Amino acid sequence: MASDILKGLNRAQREAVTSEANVVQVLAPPGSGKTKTLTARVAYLLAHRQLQPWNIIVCTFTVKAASEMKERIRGFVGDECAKQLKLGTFHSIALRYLKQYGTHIGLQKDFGLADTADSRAIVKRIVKQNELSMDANQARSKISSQKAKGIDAEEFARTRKNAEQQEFSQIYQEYQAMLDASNLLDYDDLLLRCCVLLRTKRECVKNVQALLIDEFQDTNTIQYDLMSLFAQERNVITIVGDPDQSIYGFRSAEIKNLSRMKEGWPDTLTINLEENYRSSGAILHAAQHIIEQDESRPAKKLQATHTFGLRPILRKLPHAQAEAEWLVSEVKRLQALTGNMLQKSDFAVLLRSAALSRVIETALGQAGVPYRMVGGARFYDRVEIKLLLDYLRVIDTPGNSEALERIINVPARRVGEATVKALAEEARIKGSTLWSHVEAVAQGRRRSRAKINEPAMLGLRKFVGIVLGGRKKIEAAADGPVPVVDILTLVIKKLSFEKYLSEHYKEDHETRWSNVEELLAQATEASDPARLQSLIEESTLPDIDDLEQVAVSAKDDALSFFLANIALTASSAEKAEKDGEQAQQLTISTIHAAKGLEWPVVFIPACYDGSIPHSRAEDHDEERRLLYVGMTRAQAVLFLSSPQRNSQREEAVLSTFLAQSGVSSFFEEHGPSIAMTEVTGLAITLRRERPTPAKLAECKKGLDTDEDNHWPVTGELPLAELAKWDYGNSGGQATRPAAVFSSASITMQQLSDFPGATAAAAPGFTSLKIKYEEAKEELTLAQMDRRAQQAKMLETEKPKGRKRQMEGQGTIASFFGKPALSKQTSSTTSLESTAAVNASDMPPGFKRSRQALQEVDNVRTIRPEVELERQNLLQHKVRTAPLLRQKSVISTEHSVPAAGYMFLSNFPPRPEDAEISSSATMLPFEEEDTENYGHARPATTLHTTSMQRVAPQRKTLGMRRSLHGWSARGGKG
DNA sequence: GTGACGGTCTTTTTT
DNA sequence: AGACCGTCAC
Repeated sequence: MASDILKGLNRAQREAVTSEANVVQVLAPPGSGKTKTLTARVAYLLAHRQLQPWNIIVCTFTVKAASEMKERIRGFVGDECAKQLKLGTFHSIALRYLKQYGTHIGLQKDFGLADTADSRAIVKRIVKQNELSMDANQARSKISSQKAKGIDAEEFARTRKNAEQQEFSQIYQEYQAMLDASNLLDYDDLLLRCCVLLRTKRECVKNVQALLIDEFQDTNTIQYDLMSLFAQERNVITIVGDPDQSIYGFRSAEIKNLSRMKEGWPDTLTINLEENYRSSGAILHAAQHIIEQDESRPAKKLQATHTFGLRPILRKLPHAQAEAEWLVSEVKRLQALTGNMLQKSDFAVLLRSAALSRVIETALGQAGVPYRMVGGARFYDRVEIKLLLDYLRVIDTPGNSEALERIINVPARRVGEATVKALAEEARIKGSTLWSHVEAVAQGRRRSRAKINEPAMLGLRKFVGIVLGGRKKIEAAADGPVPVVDILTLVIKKLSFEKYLSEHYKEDHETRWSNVEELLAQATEASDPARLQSLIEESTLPDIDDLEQVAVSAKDDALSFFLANIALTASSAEKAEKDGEQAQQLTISTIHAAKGLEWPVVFIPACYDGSIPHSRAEDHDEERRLLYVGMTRAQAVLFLSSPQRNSQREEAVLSTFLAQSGVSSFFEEHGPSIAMTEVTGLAITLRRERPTPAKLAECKKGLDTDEDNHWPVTGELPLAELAKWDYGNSGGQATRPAAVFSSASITMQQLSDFPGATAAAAPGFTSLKIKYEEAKEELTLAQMDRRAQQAKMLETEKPKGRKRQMEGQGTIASFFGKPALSKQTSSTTSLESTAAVNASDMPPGFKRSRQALQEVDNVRTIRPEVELERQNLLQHKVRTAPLLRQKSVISTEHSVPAAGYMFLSNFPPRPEDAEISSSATMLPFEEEDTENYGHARPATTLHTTSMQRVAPQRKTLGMRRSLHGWSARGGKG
């Protein structure tokens, strides 16, 4: 058993899992096996400390993380045991305690949850009613952040006294009063009240033997308090986290909690995981470079275990639509050129904000690429679903006036704004809830002082009838569980919902109706007595002696259970995944929602100032971390891109994080050329079967172009579109540029090579041709200017090589955005071309690595991945050289020149290749780690530090063995 | 006065 | 996709 738990763990991970310390902090950078470690620790505690699963609490931040964790633990300890763990998001665990023990702090047992829409509506109304100047949304988020600090309305009122705060204090208090009156808790209340509960009744957690927390860097103050309280009996705590991935500052996350924890528990053991098992070296390097721009950040080690791989791409495109189209074309190109080794589900588009998805969704839709959207517009937020859920919520919690107001006139039943306002006001004066007032008025038991006209009254009665019909179903359920489906079906029927949808949403009513059907399916599932029972058992907390506990019953709580689950749960996408529909879909997600996940290919579009860092963001360091998190989701290929104009057609400037000097040396300007070498490399990194040449050739057929060469790398428009965009509006009367274009004349052959040229030859050719040539002239002149300047600069500092070669191919090639290196060149590159690099132009480290390179080349048989790396290095050497000058790559123990690292450090020789290590640049292996790797592990830890450190005195060139590279190779020989 | 509807502008991130 | 505003019909 123990061996099972520890299998496949490296030394640091193993230490974290088996540590006898009570309080353990595991600092785990991206891809370092964080979840693996945490789940193994749970299994280890169960097996070796004989803890009972129901006495262990595991907290995650997202539902997705919770279900993944559960799945993994199940693998260790089996289904039965995993089920008994108290595992879930902070909010869902807090909810369990409040449901069962909430009466001890004066909560009603049937409280409902106020979602974001509810609380926003409440605050808005308070602001309006009192004619306050404060922005409602601001007030809401301020309430949230106060609650996250554990400050409730009363406490705030006691301590703050200036005018502005007074006003906010009033809002806060009224808001809380409103929630109380409606018998609702908001998200923050779940945590806040749970803290109150555990402070007053600490017996509730008397049984807790161990607490584990995922993504600890995202805890806020109240969650920290909750942690202390959960663990108060035994103080056995394991947390995993990474300060570099703290991206929830807006939700009041406190990175300081890490150090605060060390103060609170001085015996805290800290373990650093330092090896990245996810991303290629090139991606990791680039990501590291970005995160290290944050100077306040303590330097940290992070080692690649993969080969260097393909350099990430930083692509300029003219505008947001072009960016989306380019993205789609790169997806298609990569798929085709890898012989479908990459599937749609291997691609993810990660966005700073969900709203950016629109353009991309359109482009994907037009190209017929199926996709799913995670985060952003969630299933339960769709209007049609929200509407139905609001009906259920009102039936469940009649005090929920916000939900009631949203649905009272939807579908329209002539109960207008004015009527509702009058009714709400009357209810407020009477001190009753909106629902009881409306009910009384509709039933004629009470007369509204405002005149309600006949149609409005009829509508009101109809509405009340529906809600009462639902409630009747609950009462009629006698002993059995409440049939949630029946209630939902009733509502749908009474509303003639299908008809309503088809009338109201002519375009897409079918999709909407299928969403409704999906909801029905979920309700059916939730109504299944056996399933319900097991769910309830799972969420029930263990009995504590002498402590009164409200039993959760299938009868009373089926509906609230269903709704609470939905409020605290995931989107439909997750659902689909759970159902095993691992569909061939590309993923679109916000970066936030992508945390903890990984994909072979990742796109991060819209990398411009205002998007990332976001214009509203106060903390740019957090925005930088966000980019870092996004980048480190990628395993093999990473595309960053930025349009020159944003979706509002305003000028967009490249993100400051990417515009810093030195950054560009980590990126290519366009998508990679993909030949056999690259396919092999990808196959190794992803540990997949390499497609056969026949398959490759076949897949390639459907492709228009096998290079990323439609859009110029400069971010300018392709010529054909230039005519459209720049001249389209002026009625074709373009003025001829003053300068005369003379250098390279374009042959007809070249013209017809150019996409769009055939279209130009159609009717209307003459005028189009003129425009085309004018455009071409202008563009070329501009480009020649720029390139001349660049060339001048390059001449002085850059050795001749790949980049220069490309530019040397002449204006036309670069003009059309042709790739820097044709496949032919790349696959035949040899050391001869290295000779073209002027050695005196190179920094010393680079020279040495070249020497090492030659030595490797002399080895009789070269392993395929070494050959691959060699070619990579040759391709990238020119880019690497300036990098060396700008930034030293320093190791704590040993120093390694970057180029050498990129190449050699990833592929240390096997013992049988001993002749290589006779080179002066090689370092003997340490033996200690042989057991983990099956072979020697290098002594070097590569570690980039900030720029003030000067080029190192190189002691030794450390070697690094690629775990994944080897094992992948082992499989195929 | 009401209610319905269509066009325009603005969009952070999440439990 | 939602909020907001102006316009039109009853």
